[in-house]
Amino acid sequence: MKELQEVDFQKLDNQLCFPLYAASRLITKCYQPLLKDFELTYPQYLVLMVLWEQDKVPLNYLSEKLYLQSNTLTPLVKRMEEMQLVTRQRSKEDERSVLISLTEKGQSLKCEAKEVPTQLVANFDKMTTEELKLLHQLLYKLIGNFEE
Amino acid sequence: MKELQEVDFQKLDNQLCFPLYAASRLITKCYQPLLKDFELTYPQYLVLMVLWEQDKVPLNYLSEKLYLQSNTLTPLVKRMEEMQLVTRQRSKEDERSVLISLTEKGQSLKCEAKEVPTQLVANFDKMTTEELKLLHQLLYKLIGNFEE
DNA sequence: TACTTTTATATCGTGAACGATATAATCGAA
DNA sequence: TTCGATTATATCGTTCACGATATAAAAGTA
Repeated sequence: MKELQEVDFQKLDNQLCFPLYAASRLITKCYQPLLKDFELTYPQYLVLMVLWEQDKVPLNYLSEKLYLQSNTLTPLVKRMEEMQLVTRQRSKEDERSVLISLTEKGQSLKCEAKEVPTQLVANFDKMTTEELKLLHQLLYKLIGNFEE
Repeated sequence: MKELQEVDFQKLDNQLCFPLYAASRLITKCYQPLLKDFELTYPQYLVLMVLWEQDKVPLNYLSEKLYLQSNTLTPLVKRMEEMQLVTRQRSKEDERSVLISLTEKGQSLKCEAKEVPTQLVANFDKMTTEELKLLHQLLYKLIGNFEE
């Protein structure tokens, strides 16, 4: 078995980052037909998932959860506001913060889109439950590596 | 231990796709300071890696290797042409194909950027070699799932 | 050969991502 | 209290990504 030090890292197949990048896009693409029924993009769906767990949060709460900055989230959330999924209001305690809240339409999507994750998992039928769990753990460990 | 069927998939932390998405972006961000020395973006670097292994290939070869379509690759490669990294020429055997070749500048980057991957791996210092190998394998298995 | 189909790129429009920077509110220290 | 530093968003510009569609060449077929 080759040691890590001997591997030619300039080969695409040996990169760790490339399969991450590819897998991420492939799975996002799998979400698309499922989310299309609700006129949602994947990042918009992520914002909803955060809000379904904790409603009425400042933008920087979304930022921390999703690892996205205001330059991405501000326009994204504004589009969701136009779609009547969320509302944005300045916090009275701290005028710098903008509180994002679910509208009724945004809340009702939680039930309506309930089957999306299970429908998605069907795509991983060639991987065992153990493998999926392990992958999940390793990815979170990797992410934790960057939160010093 | 919870069975997969019992997990609440509508919670962000239980999603497999989200850590993939997050990890991919986090690592791409790690590449950026390293690639900045060469004025490269990460997708441009990926194109170079493919060409370093096999030069003068049609666009659809890049497409297959990187899982990117012509609507992404055409403008991306054109920018690389403007940067004098590659040349584009219609194939004489098949006028539909565009052959992408490295310029001298593009070739010389292979040596100049040699240390980029090893510099990047330094960011994974909290993960063992075994874990990284395992992650690599699982990701390729996942990707393989989508190549029916 | 004439036609349909397939294949390889390209174009267009939209929505992320993100570096750099701006703006305004709050905090903190002298 | 005053003013510099920090914090929370927002704006701008560039580069992906990708669905939908267009175009032209090549391949297949009657």
